[in-house]
Amino acid sequence: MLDPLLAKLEPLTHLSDDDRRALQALAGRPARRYEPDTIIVREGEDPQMVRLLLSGWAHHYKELPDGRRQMVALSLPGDLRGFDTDMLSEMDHSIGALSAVTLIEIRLAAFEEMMSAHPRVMRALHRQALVDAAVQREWLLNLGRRTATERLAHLFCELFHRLRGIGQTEGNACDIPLTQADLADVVGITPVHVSRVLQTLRAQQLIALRGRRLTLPNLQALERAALFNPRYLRLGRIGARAEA
Amino acid sequence: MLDPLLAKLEPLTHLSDDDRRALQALAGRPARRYEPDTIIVREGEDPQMVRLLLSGWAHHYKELPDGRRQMVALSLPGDLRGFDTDMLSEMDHSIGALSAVTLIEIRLAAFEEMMSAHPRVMRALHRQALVDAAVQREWLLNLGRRTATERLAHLFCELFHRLRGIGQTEGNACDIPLTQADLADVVGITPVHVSRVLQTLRAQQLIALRGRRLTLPNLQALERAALFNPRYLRLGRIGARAEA
DNA sequence: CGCATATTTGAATTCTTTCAATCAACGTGG
DNA sequence: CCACGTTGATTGAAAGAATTCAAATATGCG
Repeated sequence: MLDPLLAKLEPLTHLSDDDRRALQALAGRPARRYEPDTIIVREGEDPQMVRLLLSGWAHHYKELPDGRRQMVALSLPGDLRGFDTDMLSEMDHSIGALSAVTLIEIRLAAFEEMMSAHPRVMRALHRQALVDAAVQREWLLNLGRRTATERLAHLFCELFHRLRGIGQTEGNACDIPLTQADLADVVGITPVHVSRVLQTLRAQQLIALRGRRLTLPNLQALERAALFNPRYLRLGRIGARAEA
Repeated sequence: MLDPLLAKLEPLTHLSDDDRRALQALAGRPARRYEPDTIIVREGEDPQMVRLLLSGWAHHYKELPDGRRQMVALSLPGDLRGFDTDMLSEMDHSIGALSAVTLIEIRLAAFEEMMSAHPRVMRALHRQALVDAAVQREWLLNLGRRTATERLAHLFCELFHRLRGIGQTEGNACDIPLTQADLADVVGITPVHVSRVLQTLRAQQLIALRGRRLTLPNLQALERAALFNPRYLRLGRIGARAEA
């Protein structure tokens, strides 16, 4: 059930069997379910919890008083959120379930105790948090300087790579539980414009998207169109210098 | 010399004299100088260092192969960067000096040692890192969903609050070493458009900006125009619940 | 099959960029 | 002390990108 998490962490650090068992113990806790389009944590609330996403997708978003909404992160299975949070923070954004979600909630204190017994796991998680931060910076570049077409292309590249990293792709295809309105909220454009852009991407044979299934017949070409460079995701084998 | 850092941390945690002394020791190290428009760390390099900005402004930016550039963060005096980095990461963005910069570089290992001897300081810094992350999310909202005018207004609000938090404002004015081209790279628009937007802001009496001096005759009104809510900066007194 | 949700389309408008030129400010050297 | 050169800021006109509003299609689910 926590395969995705293991799949993500393995390339970042070598884990011992004991480390693995610690993660198992984590995943063994009772999971919580959220239905699609349901709120998990609301802005202003006190999170108090570390959340490990077991299945489904969650979106982290901020809203303006007039209803404009912007996603600031997407959580995929295996993503761990809030472990770098601290007690007295109130959420500055909301988290919602995009699809049916199951996740495990752990009190921050308990989590930290657990981690201090497993420094290797802690390091791996920490490193993963750095990747999350890098993703945010890439999104800033995406929103600030890429065209609408590039933004969507870039998003698809990122999601495909991330999904592949947790074994959730089949060949050059994957499932993406996002409506066009959701996509619009990720890349900062209008749903109508998303529709138009998708059509040009389809016309260029860069994507096939119907229902919630995304196929990338030519990933290389898509990456070129998106000015996408996967380095920031650090999905490769453990950092070169780490082995030296 | 590290007044700004103390000013930032004090509201986040109570520091003992001993903690303060540890920070002094930090600031006592030989500082490094960078001239304006000079590169501090380049994308792809191995940072290896924690950097504490003593004076001047630095910008963190990413670039696309065709030259488009987007700032992903601004470092002000008192900002500490890279302490949540880890050894084997290579920078996914560059850092440059906007004005004359002095900063202290500390090897990550030495820094961590230092911090583990001063948990209170560590907590405060950690909390500051959370604020930095919150700022990034707010920037995502800014780029994704605010208009050009709102973006610039919002940026001015944020900078003013941050500067006030480190004692670098005089009344309703402050110094901002950013050209219009720099502003453009922060808010993801064109320099030409920055010029136009600034004029409308001036016409509305929301800002006065000449040379590098910014005056906000009516902060409230500016905040309204920017849909700005300072909560994410956590500049208030220590979190309410913390005292309970 | 039929409703509710999601996507597509068109036309007009608004916002932002582009390109090119002008203007202003500032520091330097003569 | 002023001319000059450089950088930064402004302006205008035209093109381009994205939004808005409204209506028409699709699609999926019960």
